[in-house]
Amino acid sequence: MKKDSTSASLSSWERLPELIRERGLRLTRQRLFLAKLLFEDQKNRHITAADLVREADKHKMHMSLATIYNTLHQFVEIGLLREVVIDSKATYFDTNLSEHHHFFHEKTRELVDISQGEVGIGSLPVPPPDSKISRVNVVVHLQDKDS
Amino acid sequence: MKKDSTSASLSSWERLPELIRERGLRLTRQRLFLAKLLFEDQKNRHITAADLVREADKHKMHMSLATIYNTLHQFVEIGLLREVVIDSKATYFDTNLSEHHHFFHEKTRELVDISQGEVGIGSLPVPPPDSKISRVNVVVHLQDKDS
DNA sequence: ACTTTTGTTTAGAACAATTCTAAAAAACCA
DNA sequence: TGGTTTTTTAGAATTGTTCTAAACAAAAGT
Repeated sequence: MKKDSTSASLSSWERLPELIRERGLRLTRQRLFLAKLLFEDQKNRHITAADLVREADKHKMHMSLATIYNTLHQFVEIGLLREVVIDSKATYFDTNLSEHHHFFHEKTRELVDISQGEVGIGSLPVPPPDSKISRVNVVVHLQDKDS
Repeated sequence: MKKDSTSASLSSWERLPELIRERGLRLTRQRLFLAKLLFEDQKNRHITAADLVREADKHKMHMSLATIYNTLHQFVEIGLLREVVIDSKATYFDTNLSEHHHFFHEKTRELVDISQGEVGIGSLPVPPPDSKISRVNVVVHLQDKDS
């Protein structure tokens, strides 16, 4: 029995159309197609905008970068994706919605989930007055053992 | 008695010249000047390349962006600075060398040290085979309480 | 169905942070 | 000082992302 214990991505991908509509967005060919690419296989994906353009092209469904960015950001807003910023060269979009952190392979520039519980923020710091914590970003950078 | 308990930045800034030389770098006007700006007041600073150009200009010592970037990266390499990446819009250079994490005020885009011990990575995750952890980046994003 | 309205997509331009280039200047060394 | 090597520099190039305004498509009205 193969189960994915760390996944928390969109359990009911069939009702994505409603979800999109509920948030006041139109159900367009592009948004549906992207949603399919991102969520269909239920696996946790860490993907960049450029990756997606390539992947869409491969499926003979070209989309402009602008659309990809717009859609990704909208998906983040309606809670379908999480944005993970690594450095000035790459923003990744993560289909895993559960609270978790990441390994970043500096060599391959690959992003990998750290399984739940493997890293624990011991305790959150007290935010300064008038501020509240909006998110906590933990990225563990990895390099080859021999370097 | 005002003491800065969290600071771990270069205790002996007088011997910076040696330090630079030891690493095979020439002791240039620019490198010395930047070091002065960064370390003279012994406070923890979080500064961007653009900030530094402005600050240098203010002191009537114009330096090209290229030089600023080169120098900052060299200082990181020889262990005088730490690089803190927040998002695709900004890389900060931090004079605080002790292990610590950061608050990031999303509104003001200001970076603030989280005092030691306030946030503890409970346990570091086990890196995949053939990889080793090169650094751990923890950024706590803050927004205004009423938003 | 047809038309209107409004939201969406698009190519390409614009932008901002960073890096590159190659020529001039400064540091080092004999 | 003269010669060698490193550094600095202005500006061009690059890269990821956002903007623009025109064409297009979805929803709503008739």
